[in-house]
Amino acid sequence: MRLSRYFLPVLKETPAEAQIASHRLMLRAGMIRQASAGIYSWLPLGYRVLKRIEEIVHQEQQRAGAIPVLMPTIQSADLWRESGRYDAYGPEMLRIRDRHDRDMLYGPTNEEQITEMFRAYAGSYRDVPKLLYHIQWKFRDEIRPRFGVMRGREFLMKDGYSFDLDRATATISYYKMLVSYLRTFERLGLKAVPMQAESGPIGGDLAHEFLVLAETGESGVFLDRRIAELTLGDRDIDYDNHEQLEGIFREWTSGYARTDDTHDEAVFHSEVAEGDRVMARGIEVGHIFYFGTKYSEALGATVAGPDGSRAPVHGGSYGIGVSRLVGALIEANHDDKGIIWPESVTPFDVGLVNLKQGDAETDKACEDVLDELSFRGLSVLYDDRDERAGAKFATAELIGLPWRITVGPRGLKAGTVELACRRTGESEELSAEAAVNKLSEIYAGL
RNA sequence: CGGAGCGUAGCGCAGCCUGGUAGCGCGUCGGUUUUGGGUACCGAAGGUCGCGAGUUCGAAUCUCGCCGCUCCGACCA
Repeated sequence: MRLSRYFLPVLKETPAEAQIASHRLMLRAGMIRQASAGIYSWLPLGYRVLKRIEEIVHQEQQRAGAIPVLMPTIQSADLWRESGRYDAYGPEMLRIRDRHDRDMLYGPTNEEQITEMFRAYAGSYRDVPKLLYHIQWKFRDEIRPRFGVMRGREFLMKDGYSFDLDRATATISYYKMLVSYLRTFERLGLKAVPMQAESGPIGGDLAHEFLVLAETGESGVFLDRRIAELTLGDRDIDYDNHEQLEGIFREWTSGYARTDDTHDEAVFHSEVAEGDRVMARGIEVGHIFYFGTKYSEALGATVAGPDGSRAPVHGGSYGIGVSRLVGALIEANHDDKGIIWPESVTPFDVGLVNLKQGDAETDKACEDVLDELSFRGLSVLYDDRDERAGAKFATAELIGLPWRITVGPRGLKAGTVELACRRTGESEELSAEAAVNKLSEIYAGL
């Protein structure tokens, strides 16, 4: 993509309303534009990141056996009356009325819809287990939206739902999702720790929130340092191997890790050695919980067992804040100059900077690099603007592409271009061919 | 919802107290400069001063109402 033809409205000055780094940087880098309180338009650059995150979430969900669907944003109030949540949900739910005076709502979540869908088609134990999910916009009329996309009223969420015959098999579904979340966040280049959450109506230990550690997080977190150091790495995961799943579950959830909602100072001190105690802040990016038969009973979603008797299915619900992740990623990856995207979600793989736009030789060299990178399947943002070098570098640093190739007449004389890494700030002079090869290898590894 | 503010050009702000019909910086556009880290020069465009009413000869400025937005608290992916 040529920058001169793109739509990248970067701001030199920081908009006054932005309080935290991710919000500031998203506005400055031309990723989002506020439409109204807590509601944002996604500009081209932001949209690309959102889509890449979404794609990774999709891949990891399906790898874990979850099946993608898409349910509408607008729902009928009837189902919610049936589950009893129409009144219970409160003013956070945006209620609307259609031309026939029917009560509708903009979905804050989809338990009712998915359960209705399941009950309509599923009849026997042979129809379970099932894991269905979608990635869809939600609306929750937050009292006070803030921090840009971190707490918007409209937000993009992956919400998945499991249907199982009993608690034992529902637990397996829960493990699958927990592992898939660990994989997802790891691929995103994020350190997200599952923390014991309020257990809700069922009790037990099957409720976890995933928190990204960041100073600007809204939750206080208390954890054993060793959990934050765990990693799946390139472990071979078999989602049909229940023992392996349970092992990973135990590995990540046995140690102390709680938010200030569930924190117990005495337990923290008795379970965690002083040197391992971490007290920090975190951003909630995921939430998984088992809720038993809460919705299946209310909505009559039952399946017949092998003996022919019908029983309500056991459900769980699994959320990932996709749009919030964009903010969380920036909170975790930025410096005073701008964003630093991990390779896995960067809006463009490589930035290409032409230091002497209009100089035939330099332009040609840039075009060649652009063609070659594109041929290798890499996305490139080519800064072909008629701008001073400083302005180009500043833009590149602000929008934070992980790699940058700089081409200028001085280097060309020596037959080299500059390849710079945004994260380390290091750069090297090498031939255009070598630079392209190197980038190609880096991205092939993802 | 309780508390505190703000709304003037795309962005950041001044002007308001003490009414006289709008200004600064950045950005944008045109031209010069041909640039190796936002840094040069010349010129230009761009504003219903959030909306409505009132007071006044006259309102960005004073009064009232409304709307929008932000910040601090209780809730959430």
